Amino acid sequence: MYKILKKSKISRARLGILKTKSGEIHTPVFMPIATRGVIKSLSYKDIEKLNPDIILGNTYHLYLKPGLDVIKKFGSVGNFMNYKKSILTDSGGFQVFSLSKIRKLMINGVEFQSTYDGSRHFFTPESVMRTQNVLDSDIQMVLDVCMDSKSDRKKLEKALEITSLWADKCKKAKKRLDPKNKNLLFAIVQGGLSKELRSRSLKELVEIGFDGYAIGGLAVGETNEEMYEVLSHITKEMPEKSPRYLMGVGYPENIIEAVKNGVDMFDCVIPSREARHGRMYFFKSDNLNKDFYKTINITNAKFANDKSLINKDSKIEELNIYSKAYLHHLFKVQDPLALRLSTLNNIEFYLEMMKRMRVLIKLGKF
RNA sequence: GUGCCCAUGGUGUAACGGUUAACACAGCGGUUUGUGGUACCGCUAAUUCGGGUUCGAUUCCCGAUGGGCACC
Repeated sequence: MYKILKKSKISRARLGILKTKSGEIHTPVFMPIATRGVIKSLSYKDIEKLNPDIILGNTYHLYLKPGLDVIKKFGSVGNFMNYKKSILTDSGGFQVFSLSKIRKLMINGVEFQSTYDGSRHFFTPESVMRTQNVLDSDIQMVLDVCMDSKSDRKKLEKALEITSLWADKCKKAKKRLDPKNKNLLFAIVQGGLSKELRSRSLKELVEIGFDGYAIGGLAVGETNEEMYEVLSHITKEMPEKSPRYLMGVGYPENIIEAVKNGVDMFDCVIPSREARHGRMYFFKSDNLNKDFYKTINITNAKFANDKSLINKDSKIEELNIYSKAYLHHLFKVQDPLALRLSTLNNIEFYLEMMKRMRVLIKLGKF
């Protein structure tokens, strides 16, 4: 299901194709985030224009809203949002960690309060797999315990132990729910900034055996150097033939560094969230060399009279027709169109960046 | 016309006879890594004018100007 087409000779980058029931995913890939079943502000027509191979949904959010009863009526979250290609769903482990002030971690699951209404819920490895089975996502994630990377050793070890235990339970649950293995299951390596714990986590997960391996618990407050250190270490130990997914990362330079370390898949809120706050990404040159991109804050006063196009090189019609001054105005009057245009721009940038990486790997130049 | 009330950043409101006049919104800039459209952090910016009382007035008094209400 994962085929490596080419391995770089000048870095550890790989070019590959991951097949799911819904299509082919060309790696290295960036997966735009549609946490709640929508890439915020974009319709399926917008998504078709951007044409990502795969997008991300989230078990925690979709389970709470709209809830599984609604999704069941549609057969899958893909049907619900009218998106035909691949969807990866995160398990909700990270959300329980990041969103809930009150949570109780137990050996068999985690109790937390909903970020929407404070109601109490209990996630277990089995329940999370049942939920993802209802969502019918092409790639599903195990329930993990995400710790602050600066937690003490004892906490990290405990988190790691539970993560491995739950990964095993998730695999067994998925086997019952999806006996034909229609959808893929990825495990999540934890261990904070400790190379030893990362290695231990990976080893335990590989022994269980998964369709892919994700690196979790990074880019949660540590420096780039600390993150790269862990990344460079753990990617060397990850199974060669399985896809590798660095969760939640990152800025363009983070992704480039990770691809050079052999990571194949990425997701991040940066392009879409920052778009909504007016920061927009643009290429400065047609390669991926140092300083290949720049950002602007379209809400800055200097754009109020800027008649230049939002992005003359964009394939999205609105972006090569509307001016920066107009988009600036849309932000100032808080029109939803502002969010849509800037989101389109940034996701197009990220997808184009990944495409350039794939081309360069193919040419032996990355 | 007479009486009463009001006047503080761009806007709407606080405060007090005594350090640097507070807050919200707007404005300007920044932050954002398994989502923050609603969030977070900075910055700019005001006591209507002229007199008086007082060691000291945005505050108390008088007048001017502007606005509001009531009555004739």
